Amino acid sequence: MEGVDKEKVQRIVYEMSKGSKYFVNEEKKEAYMKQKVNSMQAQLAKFTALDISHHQKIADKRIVELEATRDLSRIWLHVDMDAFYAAVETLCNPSLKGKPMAVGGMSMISTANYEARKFGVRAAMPGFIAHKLCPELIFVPVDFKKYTYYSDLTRKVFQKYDPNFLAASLDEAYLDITSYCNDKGMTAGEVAEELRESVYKETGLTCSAGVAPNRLLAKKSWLADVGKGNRKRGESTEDLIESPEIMDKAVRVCSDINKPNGQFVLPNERMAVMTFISSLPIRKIGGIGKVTENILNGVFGITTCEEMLQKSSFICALFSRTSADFFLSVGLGLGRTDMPQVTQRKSMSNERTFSPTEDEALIYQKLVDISENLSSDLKKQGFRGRTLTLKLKTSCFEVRTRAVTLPNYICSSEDILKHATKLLKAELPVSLRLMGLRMSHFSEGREGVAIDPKQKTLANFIVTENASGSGHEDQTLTESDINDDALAIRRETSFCSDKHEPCESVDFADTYQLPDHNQTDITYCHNEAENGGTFDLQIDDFRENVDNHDTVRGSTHLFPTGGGQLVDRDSSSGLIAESGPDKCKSTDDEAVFWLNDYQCSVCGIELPPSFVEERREHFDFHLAQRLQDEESSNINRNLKPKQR
DNA sequence: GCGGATCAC
DNA sequence: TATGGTGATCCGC
Repeated sequence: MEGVDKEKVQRIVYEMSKGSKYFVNEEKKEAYMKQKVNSMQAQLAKFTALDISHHQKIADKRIVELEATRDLSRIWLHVDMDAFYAAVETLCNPSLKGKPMAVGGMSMISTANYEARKFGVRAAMPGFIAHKLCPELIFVPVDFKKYTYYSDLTRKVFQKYDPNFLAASLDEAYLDITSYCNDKGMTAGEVAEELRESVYKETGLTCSAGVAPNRLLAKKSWLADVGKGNRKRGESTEDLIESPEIMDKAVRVCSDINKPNGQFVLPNERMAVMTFISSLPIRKIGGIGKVTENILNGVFGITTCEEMLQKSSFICALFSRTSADFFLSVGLGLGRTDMPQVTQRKSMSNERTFSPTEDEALIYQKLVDISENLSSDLKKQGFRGRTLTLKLKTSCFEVRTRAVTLPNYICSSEDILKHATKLLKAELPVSLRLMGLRMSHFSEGREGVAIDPKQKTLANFIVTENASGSGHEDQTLTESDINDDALAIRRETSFCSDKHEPCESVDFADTYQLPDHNQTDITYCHNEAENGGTFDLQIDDFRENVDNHDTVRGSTHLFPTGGGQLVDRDSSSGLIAESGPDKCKSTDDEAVFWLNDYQCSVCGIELPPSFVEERREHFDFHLAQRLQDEESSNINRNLKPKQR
């Protein structure tokens, strides 16, 4: 931000932190990171010119394949409310207007208004440091009820532009405005203007919007700042200042940048995308955090997305296939353009920080509280799980987790406490500052969720004569039917096509889609060991960006399509159309389901008869998918936009 | 399946 | 005095 004395801020933060246990731990983490960089540098130094040219060929091929998946047909809009919590608080208490204010407390603040940011106050900064930076800073406690209320108001607006919009958090959303633009004959920029105006009218809050051909770019398209240094943890993305350099380039190809309360439109043209991405710092990309940035910069000297392509041979040489694909796609400005599947929650947790203690009675009491809290949350949502994870943070900020997977599903506080106590006892004596419990590995059904007897289950679906589901038309849906969790179907199954053992996890919900009757989508995982050891980075949301796998079967060559899906060229579309999802209507049909006893008639995936479990799961998957499709089409027919 | 690490908000 | 809570994912083992 303009007017921030960065050096002074840095000095104060350092003075306040120096010597603290937190700071010592941070230094430890940094040392670990440097070690990682050194180790990779050493690995890189071993490569011969021949190795590099080999990997360059692989990289070039991969870039061509990724480029072929580029889809410029959709218009995505990303909305982000400006300093949301702080703005809501000011709306509710206008006397705060114009004064530096932060939402949070002395130990941690959630967000700060723009007046406070001028002093260097940031989200995720401890309050006492913020107070030092800005003695007149007003602290307002967090109040999620308020933020949820205003968030709902904004979402009502978003709904008008894309009924299926994607809420990323209370203050962020993705909208596919392709249809809206076409129907209204408006440009994306005009739609963004109208939407922001409408949000302001409904809430009194301002927001910023980015428009681009994919979600990755839509989110980043108003974050363009070049050469402004790295974003620190907690520094809001809203703080970023646009540099004249990118402004010039971007404005030439796009429209204006203005933040806060601004918008930025990246046209659906490859040139515009490439120009935009060319000088975009890698840290701005979702999924590239502090560590990844340090590695890419420290090992390869990469600072901008464009350099990902320039260093593609090194990237392919040192990283796993998954990581390399992600980095290359970032360099190409590729991102997801489809609407992701609704996902079921996978875990639920409760954790609390307290003043450090080694008093075992006290620690045990905290565990009792946390068990009760977690149990209560689980019961509210009707979840039962069988993996319980205890999280501890020692007084020195070292984090440990200890997990147990039980033979049965539990949710009562007594059961949770019983197992959590066992996990904790093994760690005593210990001095702690945080404890938490996480439940995962949920059972399929949910307790406490009313089951509509008319709603089809897998079992009654199988015995239903007409699999297309006539008689669903009159079905009225209850609240529980439209619950996201109830609708979600997500399976994690591993296949390895050349070995009879699981390798990489393939998430069907994201990588797998039912064919649209004229193409077959196939995903395989590929166990590649290019040059002995590869380094793997953990790329969150990787599938947001790339959705591509290779086959290892010589007979079935796969070609990427524009939608990021893979198409089996050899598949007969007629065959698929003939033996589509309708095949999955009874267990008898499971035999017919496998063409030549090894190929799935719906999607074409190949699974030999020996893969009994996998085949069963695969069959179930299509069945479930089919059910889900039916349910959602019913919902779309019967629900008002609000319910949806 | 477990534990450590990374990331986003 | 004092550096969060929740959820997800990935990797090596």
